[in-house]
This record gives sequence, structure tokens and C-alpha cells, in this order.
Amino acid sequence: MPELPEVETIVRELKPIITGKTVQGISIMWERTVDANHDEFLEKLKGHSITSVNRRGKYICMHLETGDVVTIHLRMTGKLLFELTEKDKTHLRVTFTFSDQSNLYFVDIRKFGRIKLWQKCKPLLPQLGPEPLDEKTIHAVLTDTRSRRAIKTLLLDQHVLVGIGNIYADEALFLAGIHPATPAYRVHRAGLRKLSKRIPEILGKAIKNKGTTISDYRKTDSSSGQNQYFLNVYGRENKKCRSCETSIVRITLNNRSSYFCPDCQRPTEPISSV
DNA sequence: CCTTAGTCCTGCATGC
DNA sequence: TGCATGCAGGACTAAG
Repeated sequence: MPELPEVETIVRELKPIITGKTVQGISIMWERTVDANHDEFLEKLKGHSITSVNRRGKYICMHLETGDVVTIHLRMTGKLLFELTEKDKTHLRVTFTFSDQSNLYFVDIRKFGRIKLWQKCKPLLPQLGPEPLDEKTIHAVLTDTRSRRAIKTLLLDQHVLVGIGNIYADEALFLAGIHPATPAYRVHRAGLRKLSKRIPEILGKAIKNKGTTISDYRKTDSSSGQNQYFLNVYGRENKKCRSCETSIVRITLNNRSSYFCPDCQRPTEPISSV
């Protein structure tokens, strides 16, 4: 599933190719993918050029010359491709055609991905928390949020911090030595510091590796990322911890899998009453 | 404030 | 082999 590093990789590839292009037409094969009135969507895009492309959390943002913005969220299986294979054609949901006759394809097996239009005057993605790219920001957010919620739940909450999903949350907690179910307010100061430091490191490394391909994530040329070879815990149930050789365990937290090393990530001991 | 369950979907793994 | 079942999950919503 595309998280911040995967989306960032895609945006970096899109940027030099589609910036400056003019949208000539849009073909919608699966209606619900475009979360907007279709006529209005078409009208607001057609004939207008893309002035810039950037990322906000897990969203790809295409800015139009009009000031309107198109956001694309890939959810689990969404892909943006410049070329289609035969198999991709089955899952083609939306095609953007530019005035130079080039195409950008939105392919999405599970149909969870969404494309949305944000009018110039309205705030863009107002519900999102800050980007998790510097230690200070993360530390401030996590120390402010003296929550009893599990620390992993907080990391996944896009109102708290954006861009972190199941893979990088588990990886960050492993490197910080924190059990994923630890109530946030009980994570020790040293643990919070470590976590705040590790998150940008992990995300930066994953961007360098062009993202983690486990099943569906692909770059715009259909090739895979390389970060999956460097994961410590995610998807490694019953395999040996790379640090201590204990078997990695999978638990369910908030209805989703969490992988961790029971030896490197011990639960915080309850505050012993005197 | 918080958690849980349901929704959207398809491909793949599992079981008989 | 074939068919049924169930599971995975990001963001959102409703209910408790």
C-alpha cells in the first residue's frame, strides 16, 4: 500500500513529465473513482494546464493554472502509469489525455482509490496533520498528544501526522524499541525521542529505495521499489528478528496487522504502585 | 474523548 | 480440480 515514500516516488516521476501539459480529455471507466460531479470535473479540467505537482501526506496534488487542485489517493492498489500492460487494462479506472496525445492512466484493482477536485477558494485537505519529515515536529506532536490510545494508532492517524501507514509505523516502532500497543502517554521520554528520530530516517531511506513493493505498489513505469528488502518486521511473522533472532510476532491492533519483535519491543511495564 | 463495526472491492490463499 | 469462504486494508461514517 502506498504510503508517504511511495507517493513521493510517484510524484517525483510525474513532476517532470506532466508539469506544463494541458488536459485535453478524461475518460472515466469506474464512476466512483472520481469523487466529484463528473460534468463539473470535466469542465474544470479540460483545456487547462498543470502548473505543478506535489505531495501532501498520501495524496498526490496536481495544481491547475486556474487555481483548482486535483488530488489523487491511491489507497491500497491504485497506480499511476504512463504505459498499460494487457492485465492493467482490466483494472483501468480513469485516463487523463493531454493535448500532446500522451496519457496518464489510473489503474486500481480494488477500486478504493479516489480522485477529487478542490476548488480554488476552498482549503485543500484541511483535515491533515503535519508532515513527519523532521524530528522536532514529530516530537512536538507526540508529546502534546498525551493520549491513552496505542502509540501505533496515533502514528496511523492522519489528523496527528500524515503519510505513515501500516508498514512504516511497524518499522519505526521496531527501531525505537516500542511495543505497538503501548498507550502513547506511557511511552518513555527516551522512546519518544528515538521514535521521532527514526521516522524521518526510515521514510527518507524508503524514498531513496523508491518505495516498498509488497504486492501492488508500482512506479509510473510499472517497475517495483526496492525498500522491501530492508524491512525488519513488516510481513515477517515467524521469521527471525534481524537483531536478536527471536521470532517476529503478528497481532491485531485496531483491526489491522501489527508485526513486532517481542524481545526488542517489550511492553512498557505498568507504573508500579508504591 | 475514544473504540468498534461496517462500507467499499478484488485477488489470492485456504479448505474440503 | 472446483467451488465456497474469508481475509487484507485507508479513510470515512455511524453507533455506543
